[in-house]
Amino acid sequence: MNKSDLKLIAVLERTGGFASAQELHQILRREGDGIGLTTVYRALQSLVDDKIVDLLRREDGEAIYRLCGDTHHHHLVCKGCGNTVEIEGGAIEKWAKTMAEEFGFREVGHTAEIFGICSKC
Amino acid sequence: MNKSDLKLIAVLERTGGFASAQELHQILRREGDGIGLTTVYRALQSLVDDKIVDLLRREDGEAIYRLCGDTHHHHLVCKGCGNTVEIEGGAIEKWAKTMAEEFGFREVGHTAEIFGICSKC
DNA sequence: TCACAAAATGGAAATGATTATCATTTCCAA
DNA sequence: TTGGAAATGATAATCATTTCCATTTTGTGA
Repeated sequence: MNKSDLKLIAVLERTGGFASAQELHQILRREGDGIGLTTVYRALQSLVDDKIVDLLRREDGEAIYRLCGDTHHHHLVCKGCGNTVEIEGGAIEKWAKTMAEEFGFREVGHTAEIFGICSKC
Repeated sequence: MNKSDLKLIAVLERTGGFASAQELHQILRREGDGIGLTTVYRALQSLVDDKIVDLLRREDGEAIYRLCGDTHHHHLVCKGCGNTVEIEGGAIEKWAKTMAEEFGFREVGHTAEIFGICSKC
């Protein structure tokens, strides 16, 4: 956890939602921070490894990042406005575990996201 | 629906699972078809528009395509050898539907994949 | 069969995100 | 203060995807 990591966390806290590496870099630059794009990518990578931020993908494949809470959760993402709701995923955990056992897999992780159009859009 | 579209559908039928545009192009080339990469991308795009194939994303953001078949299923992927098992996802369908309803989302789709190490690796 | 316009094609260049390289700077403990 | 490890950032490289544009194929009416 170094200075850059903390800067990124601060911006993510401030902005609240998801942001791409490029956007985060621009925000910091705009605020007068001379941080380099490389460092932004590196910091985000290490934050993802440490499970401090979530990484998911926009529809065009661009990576977007967001602070994650302490609990493991999934996302319900609006394709219209990008608004996101964190949801409970107990059923998924159980499903992933069951399936993995059935086929003899170990060190299992999973991804699960729901996409749709929210009531406002 | 033109000749290229049909070629792509044929390959996707044959291979069964997911494949990226680059992979599909290579497969066709290997089989002696001189199809261009541009045409592969174009055909896939139009098949997605016509809802004949699904587009989703690998973990690194690369687009992968599959025929939207009769049954919707999920994958258990080995991080070691890439071997993939198609699995039943009834629990997930229910979960996605329930969550979407709860938060007033419509036109809902979802992704769910399990990653792990298979017994051989 | 022929001519011709529209559609399809594919190579090459452009684009845009992400990663690798590497020289320089900052940090920190001894 | 100093030596070395970690952090930094500019630049170049990589890789999927798109755009451009010239050429080829196809379908259709004469």
